[in-house]
Amino acid sequence: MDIFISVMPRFDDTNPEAEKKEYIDHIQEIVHWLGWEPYKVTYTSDYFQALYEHAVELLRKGLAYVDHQTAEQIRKDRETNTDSPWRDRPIEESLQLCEDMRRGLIAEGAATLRMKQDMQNDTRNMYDLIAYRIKFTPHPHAGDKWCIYPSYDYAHCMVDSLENITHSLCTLEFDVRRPSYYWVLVALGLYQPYVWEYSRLNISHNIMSKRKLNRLVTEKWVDGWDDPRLLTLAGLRRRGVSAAAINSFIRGMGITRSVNSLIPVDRLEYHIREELNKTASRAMVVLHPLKVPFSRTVYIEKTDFRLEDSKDYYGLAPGKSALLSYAFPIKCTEVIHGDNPDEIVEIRAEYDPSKTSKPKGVLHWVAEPAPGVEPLKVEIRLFEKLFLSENPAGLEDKEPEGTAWLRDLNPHSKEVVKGAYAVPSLATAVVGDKFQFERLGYFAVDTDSTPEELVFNRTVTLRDSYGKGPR
RNA sequence: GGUUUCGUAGUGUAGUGGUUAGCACUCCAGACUUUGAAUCUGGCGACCUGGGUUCGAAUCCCUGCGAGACCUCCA
Repeated sequence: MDIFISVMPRFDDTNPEAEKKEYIDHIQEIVHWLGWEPYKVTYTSDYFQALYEHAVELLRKGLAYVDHQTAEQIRKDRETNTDSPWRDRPIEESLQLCEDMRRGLIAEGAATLRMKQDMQNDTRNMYDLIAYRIKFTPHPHAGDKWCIYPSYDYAHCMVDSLENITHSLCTLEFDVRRPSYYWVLVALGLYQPYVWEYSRLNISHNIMSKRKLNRLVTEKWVDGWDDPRLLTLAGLRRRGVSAAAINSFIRGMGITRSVNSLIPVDRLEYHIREELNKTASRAMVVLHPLKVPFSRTVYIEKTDFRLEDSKDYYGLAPGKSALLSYAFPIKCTEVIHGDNPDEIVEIRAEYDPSKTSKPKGVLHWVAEPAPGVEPLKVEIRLFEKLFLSENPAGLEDKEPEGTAWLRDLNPHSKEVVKGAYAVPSLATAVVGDKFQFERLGYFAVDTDSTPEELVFNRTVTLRDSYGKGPR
């Protein structure tokens, strides 16, 4: 038996000051990129008229009133369970004032519409919550038709009901809002959906909170919402993570109310590797080239050579052989130092015919395309974990500004390698192309690439078992 | 302080009165290997604590301990 579910995401655009068209457009585009097509996308602002009519009905039932207290006065009264002095004003008076609010005849801050819930309730979330506030701000979606706007607590439940959904899904912090959610629906005799809360996805060594992300971006700690170090969908996409990997990652997790879950980033990396292993073309790139003049000059990785050999080391050393991948074995015969004896500018090597089977060290390499012609030069961007500790959001905060997590940022989370060499086949790579650079990891073409120079982001490293020694 | 939510292998979870407590990642071992990658085979590892109900409890009830959330004219 198959179960079919339709999902209707809604933009809760009740605050015109906080809504931005570019965010809305981006969210819709990135959800589409992820491969999900909602059954319908709606806006709370589509229901502004109905919401207002229901507010009038609440007033007629004597279940709402226009209040003139300041936010501070309201807060104080809530602390002492005290009714507003305007709570029991005549219905006709509140009706008239509500209409005046709607027509823009009352100044911002001079009145609110509050629901007559229960100032003596067990939970503060029932203390005559505000249903409407005055804001002389046009709405990005609804235009300038309104100067009063509904609150989350008034609008959310009602639009759920008006849309006739079965289940309303939201994150855990809304759990304590349930009493108010159902109070509104019961008061108006409207259909009541189920409400299910679930905990937010947290991934180690990073942050997922919108508030913190916003801060990282606006304060320029990162390079924007699509910085490849971020776990935003835009960031992951730019980094080279595919939608399939993300969906696979999400699919493997439970949806619970567990409050402290923290998924190790390893797990995301596992899914990214799994996907790219299947889909990425293989190519060879040398990040830090070491010159090996030969019949044709080749470049190997600096780290694939060292002066001292040892049993568990498979690369080149003086007098030692290794295999050039897809080519032939070579033996290092001479080391050429620079002015500084610690600096090695090139090594001399020769074909080694004795190395015929079971090579231990297989090295990637890039050759000059023609004698004396430099190989294709590319820029490589390497990323490490954005934060040093596992759960930066959970760091003890003793500062008023709450900056402990910012101080946990990894100063080495991004490294730019300028002088890498790539095989000629990569010259035609375009944004969207992904590769495994053999022995190095998975890489994707970045949007910063130009006709003169390609830029590759490292999406994820290969698994590294070097420290475990030879098998 | 009030209200409220959560607690199953290292990590994330499945389980809703009767299982050898399942899955995945991590970890360990072996095999294979022209990527110390990939692949294949095997393994280690858990029901926060105490009490109660019951023939029988991870599952129901209570106490304790621990960890969160909410308390904005933000959502």
